[in-house]
Amino acid sequence: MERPKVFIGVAWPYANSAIHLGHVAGSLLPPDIFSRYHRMRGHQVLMVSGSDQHGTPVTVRAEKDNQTPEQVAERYHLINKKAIEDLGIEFSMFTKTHTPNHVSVVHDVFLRLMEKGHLEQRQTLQYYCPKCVKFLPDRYVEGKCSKCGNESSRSDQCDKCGTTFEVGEISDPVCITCHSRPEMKETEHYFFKLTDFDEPLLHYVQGSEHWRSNVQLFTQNWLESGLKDRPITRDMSWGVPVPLPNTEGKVIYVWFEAVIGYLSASKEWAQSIGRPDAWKDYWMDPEVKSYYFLGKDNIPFHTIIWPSILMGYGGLNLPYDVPANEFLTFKGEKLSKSKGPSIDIPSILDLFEADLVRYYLTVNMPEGKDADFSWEDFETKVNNELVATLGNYFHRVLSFTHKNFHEVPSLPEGIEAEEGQVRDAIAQALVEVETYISACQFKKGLKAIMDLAQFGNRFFDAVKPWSLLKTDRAKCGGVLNLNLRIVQALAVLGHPFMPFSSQRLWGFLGNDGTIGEGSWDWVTKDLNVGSPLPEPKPLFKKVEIDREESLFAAYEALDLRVGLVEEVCDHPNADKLMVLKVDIGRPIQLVAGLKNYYTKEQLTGKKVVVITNLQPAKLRGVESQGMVLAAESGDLVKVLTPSGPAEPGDRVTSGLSPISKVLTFQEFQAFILRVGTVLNDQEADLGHVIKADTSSLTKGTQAAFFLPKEGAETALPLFTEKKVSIGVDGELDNGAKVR
RNA sequence: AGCGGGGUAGGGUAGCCAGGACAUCCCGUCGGGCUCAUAACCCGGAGACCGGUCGUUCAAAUCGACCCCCCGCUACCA
Repeated sequence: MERPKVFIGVAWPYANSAIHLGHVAGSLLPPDIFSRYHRMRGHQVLMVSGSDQHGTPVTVRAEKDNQTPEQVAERYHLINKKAIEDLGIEFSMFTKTHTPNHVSVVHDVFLRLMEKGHLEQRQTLQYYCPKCVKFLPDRYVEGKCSKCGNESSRSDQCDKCGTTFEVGEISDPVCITCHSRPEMKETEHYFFKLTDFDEPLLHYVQGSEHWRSNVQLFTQNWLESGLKDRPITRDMSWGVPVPLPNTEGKVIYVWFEAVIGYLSASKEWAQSIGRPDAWKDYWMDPEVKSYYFLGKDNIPFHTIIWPSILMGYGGLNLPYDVPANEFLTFKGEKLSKSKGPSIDIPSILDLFEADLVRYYLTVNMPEGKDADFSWEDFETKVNNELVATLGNYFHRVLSFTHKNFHEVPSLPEGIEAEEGQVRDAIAQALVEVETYISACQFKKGLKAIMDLAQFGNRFFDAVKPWSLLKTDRAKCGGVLNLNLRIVQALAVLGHPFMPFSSQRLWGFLGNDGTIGEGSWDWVTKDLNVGSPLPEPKPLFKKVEIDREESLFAAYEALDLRVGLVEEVCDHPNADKLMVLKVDIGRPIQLVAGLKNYYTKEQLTGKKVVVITNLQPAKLRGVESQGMVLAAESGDLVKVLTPSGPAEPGDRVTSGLSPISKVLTFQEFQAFILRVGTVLNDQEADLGHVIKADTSSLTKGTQAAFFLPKEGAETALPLFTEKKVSIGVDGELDNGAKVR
């Protein structure tokens, strides 16, 4: 009988940054556990992925790094490929999208869909900005809504009244980048007629009741809200060119092209093993089940778009299951630099063995809901569970046997009862691990292994080999033999999860060979009775996480300065925003949402506190190079202001030594700043009383404070390098948030 | 604000779709045991009105309605 085959597709990591723990826990580790298990069962597995190298984020990164998109894409491809290998994640093929093979496969798919009428060339009018020399996406054009008169309506839909517009329908269109009037220019794009697949998709999804409920639900919602034909080409240069004449300057949209990578990688794999048609075994044999592992953000691409493409192409297997994971979050760890190692894989693997990372990420896998990562949790789980329960069990069995027998002892008569117990425990673990891994429930699978280790510890205690050693050496050997069986079972069962240590353990048992294809039966393999045991070393060592424990160290990332507001005008395109020219030692432009709280006159000439190392952002078209700190309490919003003499450009260091770093708005939002009244030299009232060094502040006044975390009992007042504290422009409730 | 996900002992989690008897497991904590082992292991205790309210039911953490809070994406958040 032929060995069953499984196809495994893994979401393609994007080639604009190094992969981090989230990718591993979400989409890389689960398929590796799954595929190792299947291979051990003797099944044939084709597991592919690669770097997604095209698309705007890569070009953005390239501009930033002053490199070509190709260089950036290649650099991160290599970094990520290495990180994946170092983690022990075994692909049949890990390739990339910027290859001739991929381009030709995409072209083949494109042309076939064209031929079958699923692609349509449509002339579309699009806004084109002669000044910026480019076509403008809808969101880059604004104008006047002809229905409600809204002066700053988006060009595709008015936010005020909801009217939707076709290109050209809006009055007085403006390019939000340069404010010149865009032209309407004709351009040709190809549309994928998703609507052709409405019916078949519905059947497909309804027939997929084995999907995880989040995947089912999400997909169903998508379908119910109606499919729209989507353009699959865009005016851009970095990407897969359109395989038709007169299409210079157009490439195929990444969302359409990247998923085709599963097919092109499979073909590349077939080439690489010298059987160019081998991919067909996995794609055309309807008996083969295809699994796609990915994060929840990727669901529609794999349950709607990719199946549609495959249906349109015809003759290829659709995804059988899409066990999407939720996200691994890093709450409280956004400031990870100061509290622990960073979270990208290359730097983590410099510090910790891959199996420790694999263990923790499996135990903490975001299968049903988002899971939170923290170094503290990593430390306790690894030390108390992996090292203490599992590692220590291995070591007490192996070292005791090695010390007293030097070889695998035999099983004498008279301990049938114990043998039965052990056999049952192993059998139970085996069934559970098989069931759970097959169902992609990896946390539970690992739990079953830990349960067996716990049984082992209990069993070891119960049979007391250390006391048998003195009274009945043969029986002592016998119970050790039984314990070694448990250890051996754990080595095999644990292999999909922790392949490296599992293999070492195999050697400590006096076994030859490598655990891998077809070795699942070794769970209950006979021991090599009489074979010498090497001296065992502890399999896992405890970890210690370096924490620099300055409570406020995180705030070193903030570059705050005193700024003098020199000029204020209304934002041309928004009714809550104002544009400020501020002197912070140098002139900068800020956009602030203060219009409902301050008049231009009130702000002009005021000294404020500005975050200067925020990533600049365009707010409704006007660039903001920072942000004015303001406190809000209910309907009141007041800016922060120095309560003593301060010059524009003075740093607000609060006694810390700032590091230079550009912060995203999101990172900034993680900081907790509050307003409170100074009570005495060491206490202030921030809604609740906290301790702080307030000796240089005036009693009874309000000042701004950093909090290390929500509800903390210690806080740090903000003050400039000249020790001038930062207060509020007016009065607010204590505890008012600063933003 | 819209869409999606979630709120279970001090922390983290399972159970929820297919409603039932003392609500799972890990860490921490308290008490005990063991001494082979990486101060590891084993046993026992304490600790949860399963976010809130109302409803369906003989029976609800589990089903329904409304509300509150958290997180992600989207947005005139700066």
